[in-house]
Amino acid sequence: MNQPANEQPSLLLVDDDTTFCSVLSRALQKRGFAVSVAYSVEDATPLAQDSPPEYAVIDLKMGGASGLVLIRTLHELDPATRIVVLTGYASIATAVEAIKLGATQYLAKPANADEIVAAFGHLPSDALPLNVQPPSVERLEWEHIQRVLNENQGNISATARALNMHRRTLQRKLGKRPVSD
Amino acid sequence: MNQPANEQPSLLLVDDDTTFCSVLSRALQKRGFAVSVAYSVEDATPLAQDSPPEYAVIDLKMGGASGLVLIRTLHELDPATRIVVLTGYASIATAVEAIKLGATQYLAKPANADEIVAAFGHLPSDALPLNVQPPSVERLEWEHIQRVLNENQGNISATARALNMHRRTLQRKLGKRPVSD
DNA sequence: CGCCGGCTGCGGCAATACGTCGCACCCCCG
DNA sequence: CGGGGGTGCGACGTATTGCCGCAGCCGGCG
Repeated sequence: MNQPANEQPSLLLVDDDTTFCSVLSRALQKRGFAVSVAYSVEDATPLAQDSPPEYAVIDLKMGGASGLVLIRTLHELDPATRIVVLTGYASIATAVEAIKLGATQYLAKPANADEIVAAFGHLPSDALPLNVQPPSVERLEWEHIQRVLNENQGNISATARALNMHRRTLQRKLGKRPVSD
Repeated sequence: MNQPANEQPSLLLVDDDTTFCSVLSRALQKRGFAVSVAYSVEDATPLAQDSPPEYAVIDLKMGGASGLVLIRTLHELDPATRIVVLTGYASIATAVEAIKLGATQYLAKPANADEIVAAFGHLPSDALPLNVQPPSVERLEWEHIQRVLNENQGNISATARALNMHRRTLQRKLGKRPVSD
């Protein structure tokens, strides 16, 4: 809204979750970025080579190649690119790798657009509306459970195993809350 | 390992847990390192300035200054120093910080000497352990807490408020978990 | 067809974690 | 010096888990 349309910084968003992409992409556009989207490393690579973006948001776990190799590519194309890694499968090992490969930040989903922009280090345009309530642990847990449940096609037993929690407990949690914080 | 015996590489070990130090120190010596030990950042700094070590193993959470500042110091003294960070309170946030400050690897305790030595040799590779296991809810919670705690400069009361949880509960969680998943 | 293995919902019970309050101690600031 | 805020920790009643077992339902397979 207060950004000269011709001066928007370019941003490459790569995630295989299309709905997540469209939501985030819109949010980032509203914050003054010229967003291009790719749904896989393979799609993103030519885009990046064509015109290296100034910013990038990359999901790690995607069908096809891992986002890690894309980090390297982007970083080699332009070391000044600010790369935020975003993943639902956060782990210390991949975080370490990502940073060593040149990522600027490593965030665990769910992360909202403000957090991502903040991770870039600064807002390109308007003064940042610092800052919101961090989500409560309950909320976070709920989001996470939903994501994993989804990945397991709604299979509660499998989800419980993956989450290393008891099936009974999962059931109770699921039954109890449509919590909205 | 493939080092001339008369020219053992120097290694600085910093951890405030003295028994842990002595055990690890012995193990590292057996593997061919000339180990010097410090029990705090304050003690380690002059040692490092005196003769910058080729390798370093640093605990993050120590009484006194955080190991993070020591990473910076060591890295500035000699960017070639290979620094492994070792902590019982591992979190993604601190891992990211550590790597950005120049650490070579970041390991969660418990880690044995072999893992540590292996970490020295670890190159920034894109040979990735694509990880297919969602973090447990506990892990997630831990990460989240660490992040918010960090945002509040370690202020436990403020963090508890932000997380909408009781200070007492937060204390207990912080005290109890070296969760390693 | 019966049988087996896996998923689901649920009751119950003991173990554990949590919320809450209180107290002591620190440090900083007016 | 008093007050406000932070920290650590014990205690105790209550809520939440972990973990059993049971019954029902589905889908594959000999």
